[in-house]
Amino acid sequence: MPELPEVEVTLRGITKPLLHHRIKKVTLGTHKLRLPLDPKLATLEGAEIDSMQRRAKYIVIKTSQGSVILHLGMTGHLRVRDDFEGLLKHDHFAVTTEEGLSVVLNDMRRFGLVKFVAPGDDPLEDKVFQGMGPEPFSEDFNPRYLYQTLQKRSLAVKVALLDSKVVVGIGNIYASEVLFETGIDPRRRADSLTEDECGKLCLQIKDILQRSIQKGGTTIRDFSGADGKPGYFVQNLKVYGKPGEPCPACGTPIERIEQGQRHTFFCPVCQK
DNA sequence: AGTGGCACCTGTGTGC
DNA sequence: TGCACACAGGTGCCAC
Repeated sequence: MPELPEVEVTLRGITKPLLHHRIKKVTLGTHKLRLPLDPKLATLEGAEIDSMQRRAKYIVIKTSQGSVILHLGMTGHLRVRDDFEGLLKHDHFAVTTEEGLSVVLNDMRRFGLVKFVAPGDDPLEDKVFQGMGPEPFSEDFNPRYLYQTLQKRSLAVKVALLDSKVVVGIGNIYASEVLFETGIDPRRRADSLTEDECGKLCLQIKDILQRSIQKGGTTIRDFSGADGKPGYFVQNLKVYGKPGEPCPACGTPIERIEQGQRHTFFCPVCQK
């Protein structure tokens, strides 16, 4: 479910009920996610939430008594509830404010992450963020940067786009989509792209992620924002998940191949 | 250092 | 209806 737009939409959905509110109760599940749940998360009870932001696909929540780093993994979602009475199946973590609203993390496959960062430590300096590339919407992610970075990489450009050292926030769906939009064959070596192609790719990445956020995120199966409403960007996908269907530009059947143990979708005629 | 392969999980859909 | 199997949006670690 969650690529960067989904995380951004989720963050916006949980900001109003949480930001500048005080945590009354923290509820922890018993299952291990990517890491075991840290019992110290319970020490956030009584804390006031000072700031909330996204870095890559992580949500970072700073409070007066420490910070939380959240990741949704493959199947995680955060929901706002006004009737929370305890964790249900696949729920792992919940915070309830003094106003009685709860934000609940549900993650079926448990690839997500909830990490406690001690008061005084900057969560953005956490190990999970070490070595990460630029945010796609930042000035640092520009045509020149992308060209210079890809020049040093010999793997397939589609696989390179998934590498968070190159740029954060591009998942398997958008990697296929941006390469289709820019007419670049996903099998080409990253270092074969011209400066001009990198420029188009850079702009297309910013554009497609922005448009997806505006649409409320991509729905593959059942993504929904914190309000439970589904995203609608799936209707705008052109090649992802459409093997054999006609290319929207030329009608040639969309091909599906495997790259780096992930599926890639592309038009063999339009993308060169 | 860069790359490819695999592991972490559960639910769903498909074909027999 | 039941069963086996393939497959899924992400990320980190491992050996080469």
